[in-house]
Order: sequence, then C-alpha cells, then structure tokens
Amino acid sequence: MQKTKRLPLIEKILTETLISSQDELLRKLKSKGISCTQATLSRDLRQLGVSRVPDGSGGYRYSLAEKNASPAERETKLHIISVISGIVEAKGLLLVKTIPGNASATAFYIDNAGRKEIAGTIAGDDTILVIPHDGISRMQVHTCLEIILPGLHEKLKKS
Amino acid sequence: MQKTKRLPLIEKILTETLISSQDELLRKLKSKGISCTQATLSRDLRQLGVSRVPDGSGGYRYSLAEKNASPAERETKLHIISVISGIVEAKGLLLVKTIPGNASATAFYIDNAGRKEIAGTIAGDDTILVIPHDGISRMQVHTCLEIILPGLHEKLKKS
DNA sequence: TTGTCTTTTGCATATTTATGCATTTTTTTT
DNA sequence: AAAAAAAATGCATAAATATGCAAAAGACAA
Repeated sequence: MQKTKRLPLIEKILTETLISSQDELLRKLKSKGISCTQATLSRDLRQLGVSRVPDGSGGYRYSLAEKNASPAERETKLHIISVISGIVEAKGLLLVKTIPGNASATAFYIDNAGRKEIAGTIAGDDTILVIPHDGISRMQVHTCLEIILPGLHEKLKKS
Repeated sequence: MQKTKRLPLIEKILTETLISSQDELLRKLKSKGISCTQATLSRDLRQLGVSRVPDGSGGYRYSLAEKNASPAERETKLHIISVISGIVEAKGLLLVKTIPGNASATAFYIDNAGRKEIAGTIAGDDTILVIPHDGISRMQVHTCLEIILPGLHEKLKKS
C-alpha cells in the first residue's frame, strides 16, 4: 500500500516546490518513484487538508495549511516530533511514548490540532493515551496522526 | 459596473456563510440582488485571493485568507479603516488621508499587504502617498486597495 | 488458512472551475 | 465630445478536479 509513503512525500514536495495542478504533482511523484492516478491525488490532497490558493499572479498553487502557520508553530511541531520515542497500540487505543516529562506538552499539541477523529488524550509523564471517537478505525487514527505530525508512523512499534 | 459592489459582497458572504462551490456563491449573490456568471466569479475569487480548502468532513469550502488571520489582525484592519478619512487622486498617484498621527501606521499596513501593484508608500502625519508600480492603472490600484481594505472606495473624493 | 470486513486504487465519468474570444461598458486621452 | 484604450462580462468550451463503482490489496478473526 503506497499511501503511507505517498502522503509524506506529497507534503515534502509541496513544501519544497511550487505546484499548481494535480497533474504537475503527479509527474513530480512519478519522478520520485511513486505513481498513482489523479483521482488518488485528489483524495490525498483532501485528506491532507491541502488547499488551492491564488498565487497573486494569475495562477494557483497548492498549499499545505502549515504555510500559513507561524515559524514558531513550525518549530514546535519539529520539537514535538523529536520528543516522541514510539507509538504502540493496545485495546484499540493508541499509546504515544515521549521522553520523560514531555507527555503533557505533546498531548496538548495533539488536542489542539482539532482533529475530529480524536475524542481526547490523557497524558502522564512520558506516555499519552489517545482516545479515538467511536466509529473511527485504527487506520483513520494513524492517518490522522500522520497528518498532524508527519513522519510519525515510522515510530510505530508493530505488535 | 458591478464589480465594486460584487467584490465586497463576496467577501461579506464568505465570512458569514459556508460556501462550497462557485455555483452556490452565485445563487447567494443573486438572492442579494447581484447577478453574474460563474466565469466572472471564478475571476473574482482569484482576484480576492480566495482559496478552496478541504473542510475536514469530505467537502470543501471557500476561504478568505483572513480566515487564517488572527483575531488581532482582523481587529487591526477594522481600526485602520476607521482611521482613514478620505482618498484623493493627484498626478496619477493616490493620497490617503487619515486622522492626524495615523498615517504611518496605515502606510505600514498597506505596505505589509504585500500587493505587487504598489511600489511603496510615504507617510507624513495624516497623509500617505501611495505609489503604484509602472504599468498599473488607476483602476487596478483601486481594486487592490479595495481588497486590502474593503469598503475603502466609498471614501474616494471624486475630482 | 479461509472467509469477512475495511481500505486503497484505478477507471470512466460527472462536476466544477478556468479561459479564449467577442461584446459591452467604463475610463482615459485628445 | 469624440476617439482610443482599458476593463468587465458573458458565452461557449477547455481544463482541472472530484466521485461512483468495481476490482484489488490488506487487515482481522476464527
């Protein structure tokens, strides 16, 4: 399944390059070894929350919401990612492990992302319990976290 | 020419209502007495810098850049508008009059809008000189200012 | 493993959005 | 005021994007 590779790559491309159509993105992806159809991209972009904004000179560009985020916010995100040591699943819930003392800041960050997939979080000292809403699948939670904190899924401990 | 009424109305509608397609916006406009075609709307939205963003539940919505702006920023805009007493044209340039002492803050605001139509501004105590780039028509400058500070054109002193 | 259920994906196509061109309206110049 | 230039707009259509449906791939439980 390509999606777990594709989404992060799309995010990366969008931050590094000026993309103005899905076909253009499609070609960029292919040149990096990932190929799919425009239909799939359309769905990916929606899932990633990517918006299409006028570029001010007659064209359009695709833009990650982050672009509008302040440098401080981007900083925070990187910090949060660096502080997470692993993810494990148990009882249909998700446990995010951080280095000691960082759980509550991380939980706060996740809460504030405002994703409707997540009902809430409970943080100890180095562990966060992420509670998904009813009807949200494990897969949806993963994708959701991947959107909030790209690259996170690589820290998933398989059971 | 409807455009001077249409653009501000579009902005108003977008801040008040959730719009998810140009046709929907078209109908809303018609219900408020302004009618045009989808083609015109497409051009308007581009000019206003309106972007189309995933709404997080499978659909899309049109969003003014402002939506992403902080409340403080919106506050500032309202304040700036309230402080402008009039606009006059002279020698192909634009003079914006403010209440005394407010010119430089206003000029700063205009500069920071980052519009390419405007080369720069010079502020005194209660007057700002707005200098458009070569090749930018009076009309373009007006529209540009209308985008930065909606409602402004009503303060234009006819010559 | 086998069958069941969920997710991902492509294909074909519907829907939506953008645009070239011609026309009308507005602005600017003479 | 008349002529010339620029801008706005609609129409028809091109281009881009989204989506229903079916097939394939993967996850999961028994």
